Amino acid sequence: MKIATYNVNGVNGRLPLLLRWLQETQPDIVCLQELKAPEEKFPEQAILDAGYNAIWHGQKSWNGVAILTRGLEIKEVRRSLPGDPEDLHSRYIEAIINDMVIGCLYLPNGNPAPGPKFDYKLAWFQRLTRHAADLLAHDVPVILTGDFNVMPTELDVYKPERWVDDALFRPETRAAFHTLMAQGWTDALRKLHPGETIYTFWDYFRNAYGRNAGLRIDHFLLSPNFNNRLLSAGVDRHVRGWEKSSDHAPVWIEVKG
DNA sequence: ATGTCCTCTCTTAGAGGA
Repeated sequence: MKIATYNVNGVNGRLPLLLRWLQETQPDIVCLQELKAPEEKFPEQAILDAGYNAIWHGQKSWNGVAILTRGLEIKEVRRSLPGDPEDLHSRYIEAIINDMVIGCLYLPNGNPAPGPKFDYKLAWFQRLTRHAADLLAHDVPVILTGDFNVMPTELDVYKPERWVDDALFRPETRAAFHTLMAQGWTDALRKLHPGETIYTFWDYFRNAYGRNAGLRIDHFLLSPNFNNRLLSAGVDRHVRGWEKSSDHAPVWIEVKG
């Protein structure tokens, strides 16, 4: 079974490219982030025509997350992270699919840091970490995936010294990621490709893709009861080179069952 | 500081976010 995550940066503006990638790689489950579309403007019919069921949580202009499956039943569990009823950003959606919990997330960017946006990022991270602990308390396999807006280590940044003051790489952010991982989660791509340079995002600025000035910020976290089922993992980096691409590339894993 | 691209509006230019 192939599971993918893709920050599309606008699901409608990116629709032809999204459909092309779905057709080309045919993942069984897809988590999307940054729909940048309100609930009623999600391109449901085009997704259905491409052979996918979907649930989504939209929002005007910003954020927005969705989960797609190729024929698998989707049982929605929640469409927000617990812990702050005042937080109205569409950044989390969770479903049970094929006896797995799939959490699709778009963690706040947090820039500029320090500041209220960075505070929001860290608070959101804390809520995610609490919820993640709750998920681990059950017996079911869990995948947390999406745009974490964190480079976990220096290996995940083309030029670490340039990013130390950025919200995606500040010590507080990396510490928050580390705290989450200490619950026992496996970073699937890093587990299968230790020491390898892997990027999932290249800025639109300054020909970042052409220079391979990338970041690894889209992740797959697997619960401990998942480990022996992980078969392979990778980045469809060529998609970033397509015309009118998102600034992210799709990331995927293959698991047994 | 800048670069680019997306979406929305007090809309065809500029703001905000990333």
